[in-house]
Amino acid sequence: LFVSNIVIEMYGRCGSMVDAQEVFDSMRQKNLFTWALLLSVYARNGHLQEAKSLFDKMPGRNLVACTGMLVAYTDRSHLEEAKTLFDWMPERDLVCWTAMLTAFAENGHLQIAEALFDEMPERDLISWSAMLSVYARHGKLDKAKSVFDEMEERNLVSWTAMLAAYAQNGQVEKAKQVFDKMPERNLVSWTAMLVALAQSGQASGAKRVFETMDEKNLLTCTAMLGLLTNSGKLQEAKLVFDQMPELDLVSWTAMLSAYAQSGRLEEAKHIFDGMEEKN
RNA sequence: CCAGGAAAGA
Repeated sequence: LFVSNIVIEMYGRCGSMVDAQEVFDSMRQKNLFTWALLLSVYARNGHLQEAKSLFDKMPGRNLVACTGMLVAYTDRSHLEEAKTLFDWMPERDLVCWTAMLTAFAENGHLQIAEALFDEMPERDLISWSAMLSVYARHGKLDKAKSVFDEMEERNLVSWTAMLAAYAQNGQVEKAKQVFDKMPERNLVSWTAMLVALAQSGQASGAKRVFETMDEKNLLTCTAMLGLLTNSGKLQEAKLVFDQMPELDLVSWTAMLSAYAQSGRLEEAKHIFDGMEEKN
């Protein structure tokens, strides 16, 4: 049973919903983990309908299943349904409170998110970090900073959230200070720093950071790509683009619009035709 | 310990 559960999760991570469903169907015994896992597979891949019907069929709906469903709703911007589900839940814990908070914040309801944060019966490191990011996303840097200062413990994610807050709002110097003060850094923090430099036009600094990084992923490369296209360095951008380990909608679109905006329609068309997914 | 919430890219 445990092994099958792990296999379902594995397929889910690769986006192979059909395989995950197949394993699920072939299982003679299932536990709550099994159901919740398949639900999260559909939720993560944006298949709200499947998630919903699975949720309705579930033998027992616990907190985990409800929270998974709640997140599935918010990812597809069904805030009303998420809220209804939240209100209907017989029990709520930290995790679903935080999920609900994020849901409101992502749909532009800053005040409701704030109120939820105050109402929460308990808060942990994750809910504090969530609130920090909510303020950052709404451009409330001072509030984000005071949340950060009020936190009694911080980890890599909360430090990176603070760094990203400055990065997204064009405060390179502050971002640098945070970056230097952080006890540890990972790929995400490095990428956030890269974005801070790129956004303030410090191309050489950004390039240096990019070349220094020993680990890069799709997001890192897309950030670099954005810097190059924004400064009109199309050929360099194309080089990065061609060397990227994988491409997605965001990176394809970045390259496409770079060509489009500089009037290189044939190149743009070529990129467009090569896109594996379009929206 | 086999499941759910927070951080980076157009």
